[in-house]
Amino acid sequence: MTINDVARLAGVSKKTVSRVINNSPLLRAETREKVQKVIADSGFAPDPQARGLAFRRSFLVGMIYDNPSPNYVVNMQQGVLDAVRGAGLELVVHPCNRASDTFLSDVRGFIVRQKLFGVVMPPSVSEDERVIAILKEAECPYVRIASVSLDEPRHMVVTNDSSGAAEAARHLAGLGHRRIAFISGPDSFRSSHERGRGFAEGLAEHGLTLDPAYVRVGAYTFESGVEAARDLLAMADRPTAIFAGNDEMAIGVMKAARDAGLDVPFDLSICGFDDLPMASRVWPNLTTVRLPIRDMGRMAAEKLTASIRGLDAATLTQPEVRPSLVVRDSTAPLQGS
Amino acid sequence: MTINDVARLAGVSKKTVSRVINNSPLLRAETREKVQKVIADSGFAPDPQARGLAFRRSFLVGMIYDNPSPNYVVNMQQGVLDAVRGAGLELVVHPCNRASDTFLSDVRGFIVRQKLFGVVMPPSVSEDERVIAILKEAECPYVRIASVSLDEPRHMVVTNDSSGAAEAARHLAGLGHRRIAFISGPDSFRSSHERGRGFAEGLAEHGLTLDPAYVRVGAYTFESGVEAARDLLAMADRPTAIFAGNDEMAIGVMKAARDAGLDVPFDLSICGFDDLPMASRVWPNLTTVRLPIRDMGRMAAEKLTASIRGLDAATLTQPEVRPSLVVRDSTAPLQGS
DNA sequence: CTGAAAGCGCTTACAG
DNA sequence: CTGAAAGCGCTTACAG
Repeated sequence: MTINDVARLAGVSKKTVSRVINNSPLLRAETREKVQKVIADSGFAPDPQARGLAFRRSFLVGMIYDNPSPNYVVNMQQGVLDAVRGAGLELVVHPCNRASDTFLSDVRGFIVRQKLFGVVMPPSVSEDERVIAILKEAECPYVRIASVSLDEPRHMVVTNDSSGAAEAARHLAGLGHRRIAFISGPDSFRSSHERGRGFAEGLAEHGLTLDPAYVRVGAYTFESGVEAARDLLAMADRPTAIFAGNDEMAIGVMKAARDAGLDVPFDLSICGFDDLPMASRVWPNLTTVRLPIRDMGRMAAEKLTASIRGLDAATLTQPEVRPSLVVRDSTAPLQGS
Repeated sequence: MTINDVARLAGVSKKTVSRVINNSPLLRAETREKVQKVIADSGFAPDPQARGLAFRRSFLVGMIYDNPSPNYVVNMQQGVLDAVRGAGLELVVHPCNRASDTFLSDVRGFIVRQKLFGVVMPPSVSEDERVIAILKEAECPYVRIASVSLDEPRHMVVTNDSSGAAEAARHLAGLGHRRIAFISGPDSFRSSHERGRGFAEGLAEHGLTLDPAYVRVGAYTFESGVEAARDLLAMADRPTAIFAGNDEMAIGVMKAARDAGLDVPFDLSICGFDDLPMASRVWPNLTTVRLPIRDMGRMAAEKLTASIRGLDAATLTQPEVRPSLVVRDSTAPLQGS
């Protein structure tokens, strides 16, 4: 079944069938219906490769990422697919290593060769201006997901990490904690700074300041969380609450607390960020800040598909990404003070 | 840069350039080198859409899956990518819901429309003969990953779940346990039966039998693990060791043990299956059986790319997938008996 | 509002 | 061992 067969069956030219496929407005309603009936009856579906060749643009959406968390990746893929399916597009995944020598040429090759319909990028790829330059040069549409705005609105989904971190701060301060520590993610991630900034702001609302003596820099990994927490818990005036920059590290803090003979949350309150599935499996269940990762992927992909759906990207109401605090069992009121 | 430009620069016909691209043997070495030099100098890369249109076959490998575990999915994607990159192919992901009314027509549409180069399927999609029928009808190459052989060798990567489960049984029996329980996965998964069968065989080697009174059927989820373990631990002669069909359920068993006031591993040994990252984060660290999921994905994709690499799929040495026991802190010798 | 011609960048089938 | 012609299934640019 090709466009020629449909044209013959409908008694029109293939160009007219093409117009139906592409929702051209310059078509008599009657003609359109006639062709649509033949398409529906025959089960015809246009060949994406042929369309792509003629359009000089494929029907593939690429997701380029270096995020190490499987949960994050799968959830975001699912979100992108939510938007992409039904739009007649497919999702091509492209994990990468920004530290590799061939990183940029790999990414360029992928983008240029596949003539991608569009690209979605979560941090930290979304924060790499060299990748953006390649996309611009290739005139490839793209959307960046990041904790702070880095580009024009049509290219951005902003996740407001700072507001989530502020909520965590209010929660801990509201429980009466005063010696509150923060374990930051690595310097190279914007989110590390955004979460730290928001956390400090939230504390400030309660008249507290984030004492640099109670700040450690981790690597967003379990092990770095363990190490940072060991250090903090060995202090003379050890913190009574710790906010970790992500759940991986927060669960490392739990291990360090257990090793130090501290009861969580009685002796130490712990709060994470991300709400991994693991957060509600560990004991005690982890209080954390949830980011709607699937929604973020969907929103990003919807910006890409707006043109197909006949929408002006500017017309899209800009839905806000709001992190939200999920209070579980790893945080409790300050004891005996 | 197109094939025409290369042909002009090399002073040959575009058909000759095409022969170089496709590794045709009927080419004078001299001609081949001349063309290859132009290709290397110009950075030319053939357009996959144009090639695909002419070949009537795309350069996309599809991964179709309904596995709910993000870790499993991401690891397997990574394995497929290990094989697919460098072969000039891309990975298109296609999660699906086998319970959906539109499941089969969705999958058929995906396969037929994209003219996939090949498809890789983990369980339980790999166990669905209706999907296989569609693939055969579309003459689409495919590889099935499953716990037991279901097809000709060139279509299979077999994971020998039973041998891993047998290892778990030997481990627990070797620690002196006699009242050993098994929490099975759902009936609809072949792996549930394979793991149960292997476990029983391993026990038999130690002169033990798997008592049906100590068997429960779960759903491969955390919650079902909690529930099954509650039931087992409430027995008059409660088991001293539990083998859970996967890690999710094993971690549910941990929760049930904690709720029942039992110390793991002193009062109860627990063993899982999968070795999720979570297994080495929970407390105590979980003893489990590891499946080399990334390798499984790579091996499956290599069967698909064998033709490109000029290999006969039959020639491929069939690497064995061997699950391996990872002993951690959730299992210990039987106490006081 | 509709169509005939040319073309997207490659390969197949046929020659020589 | 190499090439000229026709074609893969669509769309663009131009007419009318």
